[in-house]
Amino acid sequence: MKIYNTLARRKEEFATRDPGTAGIYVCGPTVYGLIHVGNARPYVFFAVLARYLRSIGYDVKLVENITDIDDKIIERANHEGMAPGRLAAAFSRAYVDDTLKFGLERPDVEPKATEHIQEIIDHCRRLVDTGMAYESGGSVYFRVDRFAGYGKLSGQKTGQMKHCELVREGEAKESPLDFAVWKASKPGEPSWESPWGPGRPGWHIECTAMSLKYLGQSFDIHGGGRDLIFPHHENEIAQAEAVSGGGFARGWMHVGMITTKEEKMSKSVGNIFLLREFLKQYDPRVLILFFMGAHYRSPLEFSEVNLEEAAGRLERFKNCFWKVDSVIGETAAAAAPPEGRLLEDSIGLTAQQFEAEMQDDVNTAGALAALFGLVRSINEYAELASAAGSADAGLLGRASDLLRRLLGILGVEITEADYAGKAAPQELLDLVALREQARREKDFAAADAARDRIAAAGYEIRDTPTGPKLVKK
RNA sequence: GGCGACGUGGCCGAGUGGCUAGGCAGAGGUCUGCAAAACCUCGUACAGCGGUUCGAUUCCGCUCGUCGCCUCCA
Repeated sequence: MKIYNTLARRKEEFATRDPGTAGIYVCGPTVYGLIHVGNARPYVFFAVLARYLRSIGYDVKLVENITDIDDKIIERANHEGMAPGRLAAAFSRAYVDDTLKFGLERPDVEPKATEHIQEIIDHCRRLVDTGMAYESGGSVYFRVDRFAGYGKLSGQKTGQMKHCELVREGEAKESPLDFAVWKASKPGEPSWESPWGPGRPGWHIECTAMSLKYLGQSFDIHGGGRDLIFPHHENEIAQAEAVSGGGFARGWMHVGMITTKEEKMSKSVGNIFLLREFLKQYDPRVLILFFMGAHYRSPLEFSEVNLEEAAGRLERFKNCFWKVDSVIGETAAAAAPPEGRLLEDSIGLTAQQFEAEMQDDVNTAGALAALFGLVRSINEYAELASAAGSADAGLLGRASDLLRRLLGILGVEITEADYAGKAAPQELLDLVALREQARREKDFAAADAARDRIAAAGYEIRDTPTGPKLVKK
């Protein structure tokens, strides 16, 4: 399998540290607010990657942190007049709620920064002990110029950075580029005792400490949004490798930005769409299919038409499953089913193409195309079966099972509840009967009125050779 | 100023040194009382200018344009 490694700036053959197992660390949220749809893209993507790797036999450990202590949390808490700890706890819960409602499973480990203060302090101490960091005014700063590899991820050269505003009030740093790994806390701020006095974790050191704790040195993939490359991930590399002498994450994967009006969706721009707001208006799978339609590294425009298109994809899949059930239900086993060679071939080709696309830097857009190929083949066969009055249920079952399984890897689950009208309330079934009666009497106005009432109740009528069927919309 | 990415048919969006992406929308047809769903047919697009090549959308250079990052953004 090939995966694009930001560090190497090219696709590389994916080889894990320990054969058969993959350790993945994804930068999770800093819980100072509700997450928006842009934040959700990496979580969705890495869940897909984890599922795919599992499907080909890897034992995957996916770690996604929750950063529950940070300047912005304190800032927001002060603004709201509540304790930072309470605010962080509330937004942590909101994050978990939102992502669960969205259909994301929990990662294997979901560590919180405040529960790893000891590991963080130990890490800072090692940095100080080796001279890679120094204490100043109760804070601990990383000496950027002592770390030769600084800039290797982002390609930034320290001499050419804009660093006019890098020194904040109250900071006493040896160099403007140095960054805090431990911050002295002001009175009233959350703090933990440390060798340098009361303070709290600094520059995303929790990611460094926790990834090493749960995945060990030289773990396989560290990921997150593109915007984290610099300085976040660059600094993580510095913090980690300054202690170990090398070997932090082997591969770095970065997910492209979600944009609106071609501008990055971000809180500071103010063009965000909260995940929970999205879920009030759309099926979660619409967002997943929207994400899956583009390569994970590409920017993706969040717009009404693009979402409608994603919704159309979901419909096409649902209709296909409906068709399979419907055709199996309506045909008799007695007659000879149509030749199934093409569908048989399509099953093999789809599985093959899906694999090839996923193996090529997780090309979900290509994988989706493969699935639509299978949809077409299934529909074609269903047409023939319907005309012949007989279907090879085993063949259709195998085809739809494959479709279901591969969609599942992408994070889209479609069940009978999505389309089946069998469980429709009796009054709707009565309306269907009423419409049939009206149609027989050529009273089409009455028939259409019945159909409209059924539509208003969230069902659609589809007339088939064996009579009308209700489909849940 | 520095680093990086990108410009594909009406729209979205893969991909490739010569061979079908796919979806949505649209046109025509089949089916239907009309629809819906589905099927069939239909679009020769790769920002511009040079170069390499038998041949470039694909490789190289330049130009134009867009976007991200450059200290606390996913």
